[in-house]
Amino acid sequence: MRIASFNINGVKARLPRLLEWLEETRPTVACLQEIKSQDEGFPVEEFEKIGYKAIWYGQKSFNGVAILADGVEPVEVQRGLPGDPDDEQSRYLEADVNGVRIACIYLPNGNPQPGPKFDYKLAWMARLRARMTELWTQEIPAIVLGDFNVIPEDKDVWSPKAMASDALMQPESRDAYAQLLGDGWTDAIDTLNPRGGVWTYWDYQAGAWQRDHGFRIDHLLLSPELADRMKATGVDKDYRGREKASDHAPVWVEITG
DNA sequence: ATGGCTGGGTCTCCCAGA
Repeated sequence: MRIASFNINGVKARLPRLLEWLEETRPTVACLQEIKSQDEGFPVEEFEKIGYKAIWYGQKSFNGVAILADGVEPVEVQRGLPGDPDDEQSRYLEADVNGVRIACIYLPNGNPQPGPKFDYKLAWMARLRARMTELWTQEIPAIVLGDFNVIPEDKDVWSPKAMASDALMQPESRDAYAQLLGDGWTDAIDTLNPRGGVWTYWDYQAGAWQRDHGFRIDHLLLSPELADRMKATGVDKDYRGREKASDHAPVWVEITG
């Protein structure tokens, strides 16, 4: 099965591009971030027409996540990241599909830093680690995937110098991400591309796509039960170059079974 | 040089993104 993630930057503005990607690459599971849609505006019928069932957790204007599955309804397990009852941002959705636990995340950007948005990012990452520890102890095949908004290492960015002050690559952000790997989660793309140089995001501005000024912030973290089944991983890079593209490209991992 | 695009909503400007 193929499990994919795509920060689409607006599900309505991106719908033709999204449907095209689903039909052309046919992922078994597709996690979406930044749907930028309220629950009642989510175009579920368009996905059902091409054979995908979906659950989604929307919000007005910003954020919003969804899980699509080919031919089966995702069984929702958790809506919203536990640990802060005052957190109203739609950034976390968890479901079971074909015996695999899928956690779709849109981790806070954190800019500008320092400041309250960066504090929120770090607090969110601490809550994420707690949730992932819960998944770990259940010993189920699990994958936590989505837009982590963290550049893990210097090899994951076109210019560490240009991005030095960005929240995406502050030591605190990197340490929090490294803790997840230290806990035993497998970064699929990094494991199969250890020398780096793989990008998943290119800014709309300053000709970043044309100059290949990108970085890697969309990640796939596998539990040991799934890491043992990993066959291949990739970035559907060419979708970034099409008309009305998202600023992210889809990422995916292929596992046996 | 702190700009440069893009989507959504309060809608010809502002906010947020990364």
